[in-house]
Amino acid sequence: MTAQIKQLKHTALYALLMALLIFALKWIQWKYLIEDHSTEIYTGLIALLFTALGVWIAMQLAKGKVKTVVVEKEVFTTEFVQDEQALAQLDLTNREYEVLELLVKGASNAEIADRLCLSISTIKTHVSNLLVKMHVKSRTQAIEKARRLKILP
Amino acid sequence: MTAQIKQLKHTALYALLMALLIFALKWIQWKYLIEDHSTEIYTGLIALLFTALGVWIAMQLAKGKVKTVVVEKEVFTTEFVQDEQALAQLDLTNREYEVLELLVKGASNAEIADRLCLSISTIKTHVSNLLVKMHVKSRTQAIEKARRLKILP
DNA sequence: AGGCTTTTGGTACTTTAGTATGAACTCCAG
DNA sequence: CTGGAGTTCATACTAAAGTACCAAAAGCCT
Repeated sequence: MTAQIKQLKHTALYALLMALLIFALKWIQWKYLIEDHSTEIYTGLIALLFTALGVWIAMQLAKGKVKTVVVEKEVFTTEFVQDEQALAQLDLTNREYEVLELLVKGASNAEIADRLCLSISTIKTHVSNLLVKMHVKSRTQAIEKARRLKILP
Repeated sequence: MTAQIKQLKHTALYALLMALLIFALKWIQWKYLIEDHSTEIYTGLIALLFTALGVWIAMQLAKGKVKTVVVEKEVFTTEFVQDEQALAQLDLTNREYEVLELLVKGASNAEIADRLCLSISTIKTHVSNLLVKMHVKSRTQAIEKARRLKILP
């Protein structure tokens, strides 16, 4: 709201200024431009004046401009750094994550069932949901994706 | 982006306003002055043109003078160095190594067969031999071992 | 040429993985 | 206290993976 009023004020100011300028030029023309060669001088003055006006306008508009540049810095590490953002985007439940951990280590459904003290049926359910959430079609693809997205080492 | 569009809008607004003003003056002149009116059009065009020029010049000058905020984003990566000794100890044949490469990428037997232009039977043979040589019992374990031994990334 | 490994492919079979569906139970926020 | 999400498990099925065994063709070494 206040910004719009401010804008209007500015616009009015510019309009007034421009009008004054044109009238001034008009006056100059009226007084000195009866001679033939004075047209070039007039044109030159107009050009100079309005170039200056353009510069001034642009400068006013350019005030307070900030440019943001994002630079990716590669950091080499020996240890694994988990991409928690990528992990959160998968929206896995606790159990699904536990299953994924063992899955990536190369465990079979039976082995996962043993280690988590669950039935193979349950593991199959978790793995199936896991594959859907990760948009893959097999456990090997899930492993590849988990490592590529830096979710697990 | 949106700031540039905003600026463009402003510039266009000013230009329009100026044009209107000039035409208003023109109308006044038309009515009350007996002057040659072609000069006025010429003047108006010159004014517009050089205002635009001024804006352009100012914009060129403003380049590099704009505040630049650099945001660094750290990307953690571990560079892969193949353990050729471990690879040699496995004593894989060329084909077996090719199959392993695709295996680690999460490809199924059918996909490997397609990419290497071989039958699934052949891939099964290679994979089976691979599992024996790597002393593992499934492809997922083979993937885990290949990465742990730094044979493949 | 004969013996060796590699590569390719097949059949037949077992095991594991993955899908679909349903159901029971817990837990927690509205 | 009720509805939704999460966890658990089962059955039945299809698809894929893996094993075992065999065999032909190609390439290589001496």
